[in-house]
Amino acid sequence: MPNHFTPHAAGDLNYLKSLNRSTILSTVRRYPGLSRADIALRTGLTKATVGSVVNALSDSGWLREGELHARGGGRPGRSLYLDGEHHVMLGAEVGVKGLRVVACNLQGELLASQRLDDSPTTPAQTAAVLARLIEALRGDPAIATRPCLGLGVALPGPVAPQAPILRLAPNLGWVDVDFLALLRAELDWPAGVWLLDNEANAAAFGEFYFIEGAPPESIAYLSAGSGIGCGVVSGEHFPVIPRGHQGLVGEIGHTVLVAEGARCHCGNHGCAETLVSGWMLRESLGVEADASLSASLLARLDEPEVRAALARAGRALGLLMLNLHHTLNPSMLILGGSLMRLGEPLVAPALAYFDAHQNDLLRQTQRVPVKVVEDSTFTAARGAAAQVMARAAIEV
Amino acid sequence: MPNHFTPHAAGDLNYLKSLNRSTILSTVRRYPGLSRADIALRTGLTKATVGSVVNALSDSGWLREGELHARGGGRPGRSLYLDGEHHVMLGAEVGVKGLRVVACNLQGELLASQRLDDSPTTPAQTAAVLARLIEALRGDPAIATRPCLGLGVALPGPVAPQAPILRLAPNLGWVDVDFLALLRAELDWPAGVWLLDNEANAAAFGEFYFIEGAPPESIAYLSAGSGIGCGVVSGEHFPVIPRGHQGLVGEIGHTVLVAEGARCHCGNHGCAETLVSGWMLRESLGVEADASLSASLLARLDEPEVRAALARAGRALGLLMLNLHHTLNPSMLILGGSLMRLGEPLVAPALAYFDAHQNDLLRQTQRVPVKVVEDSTFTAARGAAAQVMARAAIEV
DNA sequence: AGAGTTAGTAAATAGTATTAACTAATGGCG
DNA sequence: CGCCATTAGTTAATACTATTTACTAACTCT
Repeated sequence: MPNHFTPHAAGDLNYLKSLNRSTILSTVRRYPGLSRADIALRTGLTKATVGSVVNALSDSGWLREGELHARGGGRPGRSLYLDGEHHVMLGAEVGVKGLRVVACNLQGELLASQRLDDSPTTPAQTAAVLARLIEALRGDPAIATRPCLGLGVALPGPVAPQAPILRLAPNLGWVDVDFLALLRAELDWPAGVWLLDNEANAAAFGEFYFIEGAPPESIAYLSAGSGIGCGVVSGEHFPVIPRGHQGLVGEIGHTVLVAEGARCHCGNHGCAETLVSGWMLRESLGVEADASLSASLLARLDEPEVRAALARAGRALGLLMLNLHHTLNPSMLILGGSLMRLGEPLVAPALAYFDAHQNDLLRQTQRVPVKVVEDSTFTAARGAAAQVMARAAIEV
Repeated sequence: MPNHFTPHAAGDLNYLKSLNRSTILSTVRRYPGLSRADIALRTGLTKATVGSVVNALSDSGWLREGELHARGGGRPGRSLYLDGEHHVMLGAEVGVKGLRVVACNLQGELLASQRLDDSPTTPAQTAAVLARLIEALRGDPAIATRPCLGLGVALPGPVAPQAPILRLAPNLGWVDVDFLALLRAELDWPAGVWLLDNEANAAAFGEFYFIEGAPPESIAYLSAGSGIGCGVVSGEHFPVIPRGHQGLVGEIGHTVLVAEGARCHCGNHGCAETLVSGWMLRESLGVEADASLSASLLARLDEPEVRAALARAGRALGLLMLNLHHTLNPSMLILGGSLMRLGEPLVAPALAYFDAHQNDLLRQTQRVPVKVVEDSTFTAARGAAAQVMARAAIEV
């Protein structure tokens, strides 16, 4: 079933070709420096197939050949790498506290970026401002001359799985917005792939996509900012984000942790966000609405009240991490989002709680690794760019 | 990445053939009575391809041709159906309270079944007893002459995603059991596909696989018995069960609903199973360990204490259902497991709680349908058989 | 320098779905 | 009744895929 996330539904020889091309490209992404022969061994394709596909990908600027490397006797193989000098992908994030735009090469390296720390207003105005940022980025001499694979946009709310439309962004007050259409109206642009996704999903995708070597079975990116979201990704060569019926997979901020607990802005009571989230800390600690939360709180870390509040929130975060393991069961957990800037006072209690409450099932196996991303300013935007690359690799 | 759930990893022409054959088979399963031309239209394959594949499937006993049906002018098409008269699949369930074995035809109809209501003891003894049941079933004249596609076994605990091995069945006291190997030792059998899976996953798969017409995007089967488990399935033609790193996707019985709550047998505190589960009701209401829980309680429904306990458990179940929607977000929810026999005193509070606590995001869209399976005696076994069929359809 | 080994390419081959042309079967209409 | 238009299904030719096989290229070791 083709939709805007998974373009085609199999069947003909084109599909097979595309599948193999994409597999080969992905093998080089995961294992840079492999030779044609190595790729053939790894993918199960024959030398001949790999050779012809690799040569075509070299010609079109996706791969470049590197140095020779001999292994034992015999003719040395020629190392292959993703070509970081040709194509670029653009990624953008509309966050509660500002706009971010990045340009990446095929290796996931940031070539240029733009940011604007004003809170977005209406969808249309935001699209106009974002379009100017994107144009500024495209004007950058480092990327102006390069062919662009497309643009991915990350938004702070669930996106409909059937159409690229934002359903609801509670922290922006947006409902059912066709943001790509608004952007298209502002950007007169030939362009290839246009994608829209949830911020946590995009971030998760990017973190997973550019992992070198054999990736974990799956990762969950827990995004703690104004709200709490979570994106899951799995699939070595073709990373997939489970989305569910309404795109709510990973909306763990609104799982209920306290039956009949404090009222949440979602209309329910006792949600995780009432225990840990930017807006909850803002309300309970009395930070002015337009001030940067993390900056304000970082300045007040010597107040016992603040430290206690962060520790409480941290323990709730640890509990969320535990529940995540029994429902989505990722093999790696990444903590990101603006709250991570608060550092140890929030993170240490979370990790401690997580460690202390492993049950027998989890204790039986190796502890799931947790990675903390302190500065996730461009993580979601870069992830959106990664999604563009993944799509383009299939369609090319 | 091939593993014991997803056999092959794409690449060659065989794969393409297998993919299309399986797609066509699945189209007939979802939409019985279509003609070759209808299938071509639906799948995007050409008439020629569909024709040759359908004829091959007819020859091998997977499809049968039915009546002609004219639509407007022109030559009438010949209806196609899965052939219920040839192949059979076997499915088995090892439950806390007994063994179940079924034989199904390709349409998911139960041709024969066997049950034994003794609690299993050791893995080896259980395998021996189960083997006798299976042999008895194979001896049944209704199925003895038919070709058998294989055997699927459902167990009450998580199964390792990389190998068909049971990790842990707390309610049986089993750890790291290679149950298929034990069975193979008891059953001298040529046989095709052998599969092992978690009980909730198997049940979910079966419920989803045999849905006629366009299926929901995904379903979650919430299995409430001695413990609480949940299986998720999605994918119209190729249903997939997300499993996660350790096969714990859907282990929602051990999500924590009460921080620092009552001690759970998993080693943690405040798990969902401490609020709703067979073993918790058994303990709190003082039912003897070897008596049938539902029977004992059904006889005591006039006691206010029992009704109150069931209502409390029901509300916890409703809360679990809500949290499920914000993490796995299925488009349909099926309630099954032995506790469902308790009926309205448990189910009504659950549904009421679920209805009353929908948040804005869920309220925005159509209410997710909930289906209650009162008698799920053979649901998991039949689901295991369905998994055999799905696998065989790819491999044939 | 030559044998042995591995990398990569080229031409021939087998297998896939598609295309285009055909036959088959029905309803509608004169 | 007979003809035509229409749709279903089959067949043979075609285009494209990956594989097989045979080859050339390039290096190490002796």
